[in-house]
Amino acid sequence: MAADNLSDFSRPEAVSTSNRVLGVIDLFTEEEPIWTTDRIIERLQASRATVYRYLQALTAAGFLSQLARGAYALGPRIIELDRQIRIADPLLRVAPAVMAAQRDKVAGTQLLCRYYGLRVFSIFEDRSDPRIETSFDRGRPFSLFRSSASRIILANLPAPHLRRLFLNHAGEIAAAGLGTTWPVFRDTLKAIRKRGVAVASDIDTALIGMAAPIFAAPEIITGSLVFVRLRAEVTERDIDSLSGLVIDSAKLISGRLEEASA
Amino acid sequence: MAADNLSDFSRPEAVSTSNRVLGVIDLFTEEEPIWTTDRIIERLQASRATVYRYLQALTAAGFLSQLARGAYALGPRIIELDRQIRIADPLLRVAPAVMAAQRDKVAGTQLLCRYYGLRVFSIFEDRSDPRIETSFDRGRPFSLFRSSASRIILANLPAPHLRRLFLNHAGEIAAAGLGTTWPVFRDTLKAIRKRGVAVASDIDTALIGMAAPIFAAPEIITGSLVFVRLRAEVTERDIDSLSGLVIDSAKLISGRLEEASA
DNA sequence: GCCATAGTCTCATATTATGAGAGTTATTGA
DNA sequence: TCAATAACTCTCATAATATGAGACTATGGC
Repeated sequence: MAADNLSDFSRPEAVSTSNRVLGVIDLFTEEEPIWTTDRIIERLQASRATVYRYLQALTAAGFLSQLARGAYALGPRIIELDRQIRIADPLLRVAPAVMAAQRDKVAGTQLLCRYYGLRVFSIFEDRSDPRIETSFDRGRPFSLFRSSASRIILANLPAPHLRRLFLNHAGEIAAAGLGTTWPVFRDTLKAIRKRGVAVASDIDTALIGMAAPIFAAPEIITGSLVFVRLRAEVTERDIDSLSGLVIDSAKLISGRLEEASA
Repeated sequence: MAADNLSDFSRPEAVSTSNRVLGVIDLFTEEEPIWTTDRIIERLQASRATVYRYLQALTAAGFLSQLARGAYALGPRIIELDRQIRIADPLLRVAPAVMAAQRDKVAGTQLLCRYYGLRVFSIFEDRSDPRIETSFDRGRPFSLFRSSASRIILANLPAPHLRRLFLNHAGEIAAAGLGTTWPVFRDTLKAIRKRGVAVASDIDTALIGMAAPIFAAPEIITGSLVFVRLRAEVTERDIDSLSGLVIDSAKLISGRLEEASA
């Protein structure tokens, strides 16, 4: 369940004990947030002593916390590190103010998304319509090939990068309706890039998202800004005007981001 | 900078490679959120190959993300794991609704805090007074001996646990004004426990916090609810009425928590 | 399309992680 | 308060693997 990185051909594992230790963290999912020592022993097929050593290391580092004897859950270090990411993230310094300023005009939910290797994450949300449950809350990962947020990012990735993606993920790309051949894929994305906005309803069909790209530097895509509305309540004209607004807002954020790093 | 756990006598390191790998994460602080490969090599005093192996393992697991060639920052897996903690945390399922319902009566900031070994973390915040900057945002760790949030938790810890804490942290305890001998420490906390609320201004002197305990099960302290107001704007009478309210709210949260696990 | 820099690979060796089982410490319930 | 019963840790010989040096390869910026 670990996040992929871009060089996604499996290579020989270099530091395998560390990988096993880090892998323990992957056991703790939404469905199974609590693990007992015995179940971990069973799952890892390792000896009791070894598993205790792993748990000791992870608990000492704060990645796990012991709820009771023999029961573990994810630990406080993760919450602390998430805070550090939030504090250090230049995107989170400039975007929320821009998003808050136009809350009334959007009259829906605004999402700020960030691009990470093969994934896109929502990292901030500004809501004004309480009926919209985006399922895009901070930390939820999305495929790079689905959702407006992802597609506008994809559309702005450099061409060699896209070619590699196409080679390694042709199935996913076809399933997402982005084309079954490289020229079609490339041209589909080119059109989205030209338009400057991606519009989609593919994650939640009751909603419609309009996403514009955010750049850390010219040509360097770093994330996207998305406006989300109830699909049944928007007209073609609304889509046009919101698209214009999301493009302008994303440009404003990009500008401030580039200023900040200058 | 790793979180301590309770058995805080340093024991021999069991899985030392893993500890070194996990230790790389500790390099990424608020002050230095970006590290280059070269600086990590220098810092770890390890060979280039080894550091690349560590970085590869951490990046593949998503704990680090590569910003550019040779430049790393904390990665998306942390944001994802924080979300999992939020989703799985029973306290976050029941408390926010209770807190929202009394927002107007509190007319300040409400903090939900959780107890983790030697630390207390704010895990949720409900603001109604924008002037109050609590510095208690989600993920900020606080000593178990400072702040009203921590003290009410401390006051409700089992006695053997407290005795161990006193033995290992006498200095910190004295510095926090909680007593220089075990009987004084014990009785100070007993008084707070009897009162049911801790009142303090020791983190930010312009603010005053009133904290009540939250129990996961009878006698099992798991966190605290804190009301924060501007100190200059509250009378003795306000403190009394807010203290009553925070005690009642925390009891309500505890009740729902115990129901949920029943 | 070149060149500098970043990153990877190989392999012999030193280091360390591992498991079995004995030993120790906590917790629970009477 | 005290057994009884887990839960956890330690020891040590051995198997496994992490490490560094340096040659090699890939990448991306111009």
